[in-house]
Amino acid sequence: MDSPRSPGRPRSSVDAEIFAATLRTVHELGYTRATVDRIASAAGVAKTTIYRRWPSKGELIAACLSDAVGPLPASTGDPREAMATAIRWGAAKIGQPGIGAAFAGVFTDAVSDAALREVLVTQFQDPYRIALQDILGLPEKRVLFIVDVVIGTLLHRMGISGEPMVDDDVDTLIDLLGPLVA
Amino acid sequence: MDSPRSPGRPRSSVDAEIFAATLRTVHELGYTRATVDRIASAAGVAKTTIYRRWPSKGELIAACLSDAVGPLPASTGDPREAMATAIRWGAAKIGQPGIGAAFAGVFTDAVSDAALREVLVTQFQDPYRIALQDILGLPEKRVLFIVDVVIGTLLHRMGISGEPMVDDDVDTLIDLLGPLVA
DNA sequence: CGGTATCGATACCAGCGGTAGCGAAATGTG
DNA sequence: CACATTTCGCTACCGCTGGTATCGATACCG
Repeated sequence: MDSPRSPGRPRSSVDAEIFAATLRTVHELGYTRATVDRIASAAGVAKTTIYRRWPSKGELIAACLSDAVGPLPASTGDPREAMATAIRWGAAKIGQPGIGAAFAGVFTDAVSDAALREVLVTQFQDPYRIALQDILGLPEKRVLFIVDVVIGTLLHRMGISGEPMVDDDVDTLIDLLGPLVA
Repeated sequence: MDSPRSPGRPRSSVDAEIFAATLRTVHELGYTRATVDRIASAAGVAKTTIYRRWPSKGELIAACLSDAVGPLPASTGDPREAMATAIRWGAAKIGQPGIGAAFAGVFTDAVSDAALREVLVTQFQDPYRIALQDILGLPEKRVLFIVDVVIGTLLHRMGISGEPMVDDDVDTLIDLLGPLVA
């Protein structure tokens, strides 16, 4: 199942360093100024190595985010509490250095790039939506709406103010969405 | 008050054509591929003419959006109905061709550009927030939160699906935010 | 050993946002 | 009319960016 065939020199295991350098660079310089050249040199790696592993800057950032955010943690059976936990978890993730900016950047790249948009949907939208559907027991459209509200609100606040949402506003958001799972 | 002094050749009144060409180009090609060169040639104008009127691509798009969206229309005195009207108005505006994509693009440019971010805040955030505060009679922080939820949700849906929100979801959003003005 | 694939390095390309400099065309003023 | 002033379109240019091509060197497998 794992590596049935591998002729030739194996890939050096520097994915973690590349991901770390990506987040660090985006955090320091913002999405646009975090060029692939800079990310590569921050990771101690040649630019060609990055392009051998990911086909574009957008997909590199998406993979980096996927690695950094990880799957939705398991939660209690109570739907309302589960949604509150999920929202708090998402707000904390987006607030981590570099993640919010990277997300906003790759998101807006995706508006003009159908291929990247599909990567985003299959790599983020679908897994979290399915996990939430499982936990909350709601139809797909309703869960998609909740995702739009939560992620959209968090990203908008992050982009405008440069700071993640305060706990107080996250609580307000949770209270607001409560009726949708009742 | 108007043009007290004007030596030299006056500016040709092509702002409207430039704005129209900008929206059209963004709608057809997306924010990134809507280059200033293309916008200029679509408007029948030299690129230098555009840069003589706006200092950057981001500020051109912001001015174009400001012109296209316009001020929040007056509304009834009932806060709840006023908010519903405002949300529906915003959803309709963001759904118009080019506007949603332009907004998402300039928004994410602003994440990496403090100057553009300030233009965005003073040109959009402040006026609509103040108008809403006036109508809804709520404190600034609460109105800012509402703006984050509404604009964030609309832009996220627009960016992911490429289509504006359906009326059904807009109604759900309105119902959701109802408690905040009660 | 040979075959294969990755490595860093370098050079390169097209396209982008933005600027400089040109002569020509409009204006108001004397 | 001449003149100063400003904008016009045009062309050329700059630095940077995402992305590609090519190279010899290196690491693995059989």
